[in-house]
Amino acid sequence: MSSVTTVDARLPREFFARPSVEVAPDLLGRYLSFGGVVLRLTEVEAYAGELDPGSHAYRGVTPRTRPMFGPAGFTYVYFTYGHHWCVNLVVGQEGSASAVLLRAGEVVAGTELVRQRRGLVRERDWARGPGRLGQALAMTKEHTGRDFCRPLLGEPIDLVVTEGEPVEPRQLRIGPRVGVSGPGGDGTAYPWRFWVDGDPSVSAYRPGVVRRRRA
DNA sequence: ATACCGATTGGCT
DNA sequence: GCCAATCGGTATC
Repeated sequence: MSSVTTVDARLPREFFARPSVEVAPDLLGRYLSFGGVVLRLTEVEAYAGELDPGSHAYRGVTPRTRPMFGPAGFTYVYFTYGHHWCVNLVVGQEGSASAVLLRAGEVVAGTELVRQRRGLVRERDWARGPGRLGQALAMTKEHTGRDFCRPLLGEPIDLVVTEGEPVEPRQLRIGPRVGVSGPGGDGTAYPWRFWVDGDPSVSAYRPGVVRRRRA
């Protein structure tokens, strides 16, 4: 269990303007705050743009994926399986279409809100998995393309990422991405899932389906 | 206009 | 471990 530090500075846009495989592990242990809920990030995955067969950006820009092609510091929230909203942080240089999928976190504040949203499930399952994390934060399509690095001026800012307590190298674990299909879909070609070793909020691994690219 | 499919989850065997 | 749910996005005709 972690405690929220007294002064926890926001991470600047330059932090996110690096390749996704570099930013992703550096996000573990950081705090994501949104709408009164604070998560300590424990599991993330890197997606590397148009050359990454597992990425939504693989087939180029579409109305849905447009935020991925923009500059770092904006959200990319997508709907999947008719049920779930999954949250990404767009990173890298503008046009690189790279992003980090937030797969799991520990709820460190806003527990009443999350309890309402997640019902009777065990506390460790509140944000254990990308769909559950989206539900814990109550983020949907209206929250895609949101700037989480803009200056603190005027309108209230309710989405920020702060320094938190980055994990020690020995706590960092690396492995294949979960549920990624397409060429190289077994994940072995892209070991871009990063998590905090032994953290109970980390989701269970499920292999992706190897599938040939459609013509 | 229509068909296919998913960066998942929860329930059941 | 297996599988249905459920619907917007995308590709295809």
